[in-house]
Amino acid sequence: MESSNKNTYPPEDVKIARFAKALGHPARISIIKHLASLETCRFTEISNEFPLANSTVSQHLTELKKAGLIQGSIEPPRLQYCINYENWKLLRKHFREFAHIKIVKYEKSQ
Amino acid sequence: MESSNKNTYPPEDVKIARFAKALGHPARISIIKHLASLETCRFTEISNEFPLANSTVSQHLTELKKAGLIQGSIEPPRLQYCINYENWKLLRKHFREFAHIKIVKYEKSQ
DNA sequence: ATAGTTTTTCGTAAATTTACGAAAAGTTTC
DNA sequence: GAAACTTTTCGTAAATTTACGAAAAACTAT
Repeated sequence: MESSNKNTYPPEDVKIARFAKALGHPARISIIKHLASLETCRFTEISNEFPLANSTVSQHLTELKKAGLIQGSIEPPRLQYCINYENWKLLRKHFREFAHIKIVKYEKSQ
Repeated sequence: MESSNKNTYPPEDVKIARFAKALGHPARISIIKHLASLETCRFTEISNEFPLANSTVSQHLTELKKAGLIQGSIEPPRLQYCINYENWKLLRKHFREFAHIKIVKYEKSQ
């Protein structure tokens, strides 16, 4: 039952999935939203917003960093997290394209 | 491990995260795209496209179903998967809103 | 430099995800 | 209604995720 010539996923799909996965936890959605609203982008300002251990927040931030959605330190040595705008725009583009695929046949409602 | 307090996050964020999580695997992105292109939406047509065991594809479909992005059987007893268009539009709306949040301070480039 | 504060890493545990093949259940065709 | 085919469920294993607290590392201020 294996399709012999398709051994990997299209790079585009991998990219979309990577972004989506990074956003696949409510804490990370909230973190992004909160981070986006801040001038200073400091860890504590983010962490204090959530009923999670600092280490857990840090873990979520690492996850977002791995996906390229945020990054550290605009002005070292000041530690600051910020949205990576280039990648944010990329995410926007990918998601928009994906969300607007032509659907040949669909269910109108449940 | 889910957070012990389910009400921790804004419902909106939970919804976005749920959609995002469902799309957080390249197989599921590919499956959605492929499914969207089909007239018939039958399992085998989807499954044959991927180098995965049928049971694994079935699992991914269940995942997408759980998130409400697809559903089975428009015309029983014919087994058919189809995009759930209502929820697809909802996803589109949520993602669009989220992707366009105002970012107070961000990094111009890496 | 030293003390105090902030942030990350480490160690660990439970839950979840991903994958497979085999078996069961459900459909279709003869 | 049997046989053939399609799809889901089950059992299982490995990998990953999520969470926490404690310890370490990195900063800031004195």
